Amino acid sequence: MTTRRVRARRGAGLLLREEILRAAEDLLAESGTEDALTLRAVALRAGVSTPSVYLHFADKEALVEAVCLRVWDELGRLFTDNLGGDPFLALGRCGRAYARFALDHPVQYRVLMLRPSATPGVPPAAAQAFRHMVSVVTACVETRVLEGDPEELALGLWSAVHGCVSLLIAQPSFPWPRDKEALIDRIVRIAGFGTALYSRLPQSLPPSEELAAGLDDFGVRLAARSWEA
Amino acid sequence: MTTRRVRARRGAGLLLREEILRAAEDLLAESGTEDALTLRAVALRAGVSTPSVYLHFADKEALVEAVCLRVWDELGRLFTDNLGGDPFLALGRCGRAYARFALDHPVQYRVLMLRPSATPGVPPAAAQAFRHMVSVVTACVETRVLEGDPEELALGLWSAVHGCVSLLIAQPSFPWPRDKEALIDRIVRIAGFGTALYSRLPQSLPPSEELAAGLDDFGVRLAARSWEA
DNA sequence: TGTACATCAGTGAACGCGCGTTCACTGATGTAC
DNA sequence: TGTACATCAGTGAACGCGCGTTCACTGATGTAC
Repeated sequence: MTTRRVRARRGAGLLLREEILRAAEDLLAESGTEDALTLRAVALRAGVSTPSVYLHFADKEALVEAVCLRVWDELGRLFTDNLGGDPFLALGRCGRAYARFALDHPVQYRVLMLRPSATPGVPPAAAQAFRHMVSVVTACVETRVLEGDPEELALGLWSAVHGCVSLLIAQPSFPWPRDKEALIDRIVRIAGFGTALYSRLPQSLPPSEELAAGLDDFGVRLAARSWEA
Repeated sequence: MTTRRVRARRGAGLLLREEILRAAEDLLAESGTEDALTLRAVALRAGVSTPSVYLHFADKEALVEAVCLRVWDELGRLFTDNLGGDPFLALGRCGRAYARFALDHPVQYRVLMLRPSATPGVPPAAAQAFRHMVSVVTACVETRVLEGDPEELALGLWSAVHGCVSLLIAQPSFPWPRDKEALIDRIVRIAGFGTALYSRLPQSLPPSEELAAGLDDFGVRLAARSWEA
């Protein structure tokens, strides 16, 4: 991996850009921390001298941003792939896809979502993902399964999934259950059902025991009929 | 703040330790980023030479850890203050206290919860907080408002609150609603009610429209009676 | 009460390191005539 | 077809910086006699 790269043909300068990005991605994936992303390490990995990186990126920040943005494009695709059909089910699929995406690219996720934002404003990739989320939530509001301001609802749902994956990424030593896929699935559902239930609750609530009895009753009535998934 | 500190009396060496910790805390709070926590900056702030820090802390990591642990003791107190009474209500109070704590100490929260853990294993402060959380959840299971393994349930609830506050901290540019207190309150409730509802749901679920109608009905029946908070 | 001495809080100067970045250059590739 | 020249991908060496850390030291404070 440290072999000297052969020089690109005239006009084929973009090749190096690609190779630098690939080297940076590999470094992140292997080391598991953004601290490993130094210009020297990236250049060495790409088989090129350190200053060569400046031929394609203004500075280090630009390189880091490019690495992250690129992987976030995948998320956009994941979202659009999961639209369609019953919007409440689509919402669940999007949540699970988001979580899988984060766990597949933990370092990039951390850099974009958990770092103090270097550039002010929402990361464009995250903003676009959020717009997707809002549109699915809007569809849920239209079918009346959710109630309220779609943007606010989406923030809550996003928080739930983000909370789970960011804890999984940053605190791998927590007493996590074996099956992380199942954990995520549960959290996505809890957030979805909780959001749906919450807007229906009256202002003043019964004490725990009566609330529990009411929920029991609700579950039993639902279960009395059979549905297809 | 840069004035030279007067030297401590014999045997009063711990005074400096206190002042160093205070200086470090102030630096974090003012700068908003852990990058500002350099040994030089801390020493300057404490009115002392840089090597003096080594009189009380083995190395930089030990200093950072001490700064964080100290503020996390507060959280332990917050939790115990909020126990008692209806456990489901206590659970909500703990969630809100946790969120407030995180937002009051954003940098320390980030260092302990969002950083790749330097020392392997769960941060002891977080572990203790988690044990508190599990005990409240256990009480909820005993009163039957929640069902399932308390540790797993607690992880989910923790995720929800953590997700909200970590997003608030790391992404202040998101389109957050004005009233963050209200947002947190909503998320805590959604997580709590969602967790309670989830365990009651049958395996196969109705399509969104019928689920919505069922939830409407449930809300109406609850509202038909009046409760005190 | 006075003095020599041990203790200990704290210092000044320096070390080595890895980092991002700069700058003058090289040499293969293509182009004009 | 040959040659002078412009272009451009990429290099080597070095710069300055701030960092954590080390080490030999200083000088006020307390103690023993």
